[in-house]
Amino acid sequence: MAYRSTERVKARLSASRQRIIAAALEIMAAHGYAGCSVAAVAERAGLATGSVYRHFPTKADLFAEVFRTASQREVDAVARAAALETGVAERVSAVVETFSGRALQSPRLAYALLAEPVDPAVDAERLVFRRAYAELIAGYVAEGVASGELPPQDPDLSATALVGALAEAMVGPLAAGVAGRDTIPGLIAFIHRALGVSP
Amino acid sequence: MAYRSTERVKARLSASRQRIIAAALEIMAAHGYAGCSVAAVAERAGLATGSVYRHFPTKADLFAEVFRTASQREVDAVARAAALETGVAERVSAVVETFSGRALQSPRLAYALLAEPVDPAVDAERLVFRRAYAELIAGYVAEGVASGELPPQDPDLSATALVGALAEAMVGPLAAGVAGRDTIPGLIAFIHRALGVSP
DNA sequence: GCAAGGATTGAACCACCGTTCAATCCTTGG
DNA sequence: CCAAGGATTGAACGGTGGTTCAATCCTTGC
Repeated sequence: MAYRSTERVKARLSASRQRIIAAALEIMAAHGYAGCSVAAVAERAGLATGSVYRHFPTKADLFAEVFRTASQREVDAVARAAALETGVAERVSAVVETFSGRALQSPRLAYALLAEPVDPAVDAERLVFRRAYAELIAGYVAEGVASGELPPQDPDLSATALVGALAEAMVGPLAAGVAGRDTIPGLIAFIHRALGVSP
Repeated sequence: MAYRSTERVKARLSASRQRIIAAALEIMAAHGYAGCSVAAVAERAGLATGSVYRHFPTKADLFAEVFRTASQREVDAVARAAALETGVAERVSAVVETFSGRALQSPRLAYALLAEPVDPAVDAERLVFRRAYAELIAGYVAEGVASGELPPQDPDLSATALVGALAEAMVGPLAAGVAGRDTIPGLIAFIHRALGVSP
């Protein structure tokens, strides 16, 4: 046994894996999921098509991880922005602004993550994405209900509906590439009313 | 020229076309879009695969029409239910109840119409579907704003967000096959608050 | 430098499914 | 009953793109 995987090799493998994910993300941001053939991802990552399969058993597995990574990044950014605020109203405003601001910054990626047709296996990951948002928001809503800032309500249902409203309202602007001047403020007002933020 | 298409033939052709659409709908309701190969649709409609192409140039065209038909039926049902009511609050309640009631009645079909991964060309038809709901609802909202029943707001934005909230809140229950006892009332309360229905 | 064995390559493979088309069947007017 | 020509059939085609694998390259420990 003259060959035993060493640290250096492990590091290189790990780097390859990361490069694959990064390449997939870049292609998604440029050409959407539709442009993400395994061959294209491999080429951009600087390795052969077959090598991708050393790291991921199937394309769906690869993109499940890509979606997970990208989603986590988005949710984290939103959570970070919301954490800077105090009070439900302000936090929710931060959520909407951060979410829509980032989406409009990379509309192709946002579309891919939110709505583009993908493999069912990858689609499942999308549910996780939306669920993560919903859970984040449900926490704020629950706090608001507890503090009396909001009227009694099911925080999870409200959060889920809120995520749906947010996503749906962004689909049009994402397709157009820009949002109207009043879209974001209008959406915030809608959502504040929906949660029962007192005026 | 001994052969000239006669009424009887035209009727038979038209009947075939209808059978194809009906077969596609039935398969969608049973196995989702994923189960809808052209061969399967043809078999259920009682004709050969190739004959489908006498009626529709491509599969995408066929399913665009299938989606259009099914969507129209749904929107009509919702509009009919809403028309029986007076006042925005009641109409919106009817919308939510009818929409979710029908969706839960045929969850597989509802999932296909709302969220299942499909060809981009068919996906476009889905946008039309959601747009139709939004426009219906925007009309009620505009009336409500005009009559003073609702506070000032962009009816189209509110309606779009409302449709998103409704669809998102239904995805979970659709996957589960049933909605919790409080889901529909909770959703109606959320939406009433969002529109600014006075309590 | 060498043998062992994992990593890498990329062209070939293959499954799936939408689509086509030559053969056949049916309908029509005479 | 016949000929013309559209309708129907369903097996075969073909394009796409995910997946595989025999050949080759590298890395490791001695």
